[in-house]
Amino acid sequence: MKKPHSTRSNQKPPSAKKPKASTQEIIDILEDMANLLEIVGANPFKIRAFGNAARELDSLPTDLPDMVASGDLLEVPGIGKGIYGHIQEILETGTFTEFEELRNKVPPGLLDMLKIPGMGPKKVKTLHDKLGISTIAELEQAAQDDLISHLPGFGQRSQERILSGIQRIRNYSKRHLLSIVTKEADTIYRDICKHSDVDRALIAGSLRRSRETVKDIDILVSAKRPDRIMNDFTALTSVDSVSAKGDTKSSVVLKSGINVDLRVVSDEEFPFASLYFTGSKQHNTDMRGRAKKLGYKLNEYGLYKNDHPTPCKNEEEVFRKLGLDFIPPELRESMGEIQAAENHTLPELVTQQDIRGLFHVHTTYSDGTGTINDMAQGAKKLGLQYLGVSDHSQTAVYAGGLSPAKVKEQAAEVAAITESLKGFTVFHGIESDILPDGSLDYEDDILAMFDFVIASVHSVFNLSEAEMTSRIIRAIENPYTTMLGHPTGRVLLTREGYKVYINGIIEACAAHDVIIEINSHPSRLDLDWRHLKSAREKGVRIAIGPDSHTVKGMEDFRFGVGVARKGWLTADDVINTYSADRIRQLFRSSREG
DNA sequence: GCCGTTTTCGGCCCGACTGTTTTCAGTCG
Repeated sequence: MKKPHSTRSNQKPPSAKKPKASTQEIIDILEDMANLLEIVGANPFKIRAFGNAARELDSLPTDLPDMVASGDLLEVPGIGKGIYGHIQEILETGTFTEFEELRNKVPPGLLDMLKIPGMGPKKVKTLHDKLGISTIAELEQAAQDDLISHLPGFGQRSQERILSGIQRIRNYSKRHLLSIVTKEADTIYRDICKHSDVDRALIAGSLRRSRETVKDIDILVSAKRPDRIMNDFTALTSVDSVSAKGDTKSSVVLKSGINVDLRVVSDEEFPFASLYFTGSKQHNTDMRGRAKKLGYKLNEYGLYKNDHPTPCKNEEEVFRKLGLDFIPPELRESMGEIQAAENHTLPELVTQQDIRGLFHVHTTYSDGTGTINDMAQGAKKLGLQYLGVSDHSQTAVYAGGLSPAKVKEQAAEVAAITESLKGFTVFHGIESDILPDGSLDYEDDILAMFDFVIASVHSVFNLSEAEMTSRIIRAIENPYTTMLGHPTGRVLLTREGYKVYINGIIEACAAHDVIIEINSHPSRLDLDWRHLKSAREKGVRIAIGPDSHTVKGMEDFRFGVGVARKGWLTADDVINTYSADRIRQLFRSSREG
């Protein structure tokens, strides 16, 4: 039974007391807890419980402090009374007692050592007990001094692996942008598909699920002669080193530092393996649980009833056997997709082909490299019917923000280009800075000239959550604001977003009919997919904006479509699927409303 | 630590690969 949500004005941040840790920090603490427990040799199921809880928090649909306050967090699978209590304590104090006690017992360097490939808790413990090693630097020295190869369970090879592993974690961070990994994966995929022994091939893993950052590339192949594929795969020119090579599984590191796992199965196993290796882990667990309930057993090799295999030609058939509609890979995040597939209420997700136009591109008027005409021509080549240009506003001097005079000049040029490009429309917009007090960056008479206004925060990030939230809500309330640009300001793998109460922002957008952008620049992908489902449920419209400063950059809208799909959005939720006429009406009515 | 239509105790996924062994422990996903 769910406890009732507390009601609250969207003007107010979630709790009177400021939480002492962000959701990400809580996830990190729980993961560290799992690692510490491993090193001290705790009950493996307790270790897994902390790991599972951290993973659950990572795909939470709403703000964590809210869920703790309402008690809804206890409804999340994998979060029981114990961990719920720990999370409460972390929110109040920044840590929790049991974690601190354990941390005092284990030298901090041991946790770092776990990050070295091939190093697990047992080996770390052996090295610490036998040689007193407690940092990566000490480990490196010991390996160089040939102290490790003589330890029981270690040898010359493991010593070398430790040294190369240390080098590797120094050179490369553990996650990569989806855009970069996609490019690498596409190349390898093409090479593999050319192989005459390959029946079916698929890029699986988090890449197939369109996760915003990706740890490695998982490629699945069905073939009759796995050995020949393994040989050719490990010999690809993009491969830097081979970490493992077997009959059904090989791992390599590319020159770019990205890991690739290749698995080969028989064609009969392919549908089951593709489900398994696409994940997510939690989705797989849910699927296995459902299979079990129906008297089946599901694993990566097949679907069994009383140990008899149930053949399936493809993933669709596996879902069907389990009484489910097909679940698109992007939705396989354990966010209610199995329930919806059972009830036939999965949304029909927006596709790249549905997109008819883009908003949020920059031109030579501010800091873009293409003219309005270049960008329009580029969009036309992508098969689009309209483009919304939006250069920076006057406060953004560093980016060549437009003076009122420039705005007028640009308006005339936009009109002329639309006139010359028969059947293609250019909408004249602006990406207006949201000033620290929440006002927009021009007087009303200038704002009134634009077809649409994207309001974005570009400066003064270090406000409190309450201040930032009211600042942005004030901009949302401005009648000239059409869209909210990159709502959290995050830069993936580089900088956290500014502190903002995102549920309040979404509610304000719903109340004032303001569109929320999915900024599809590969480094942003903001608004995050985790919040889109609730935005959709509140009736907020979404726009995909590539935020591109080049003609080529417009192609990044595909990543925005991926985010939209992960957020359960249909074509009708995304205004880029509307005709130019419908867009014109929408912009007009939003101004009047 | 979590979970429960056989349940409040006793389960909790397990197979592939590597390296060090000479039949297996540790790691990984």
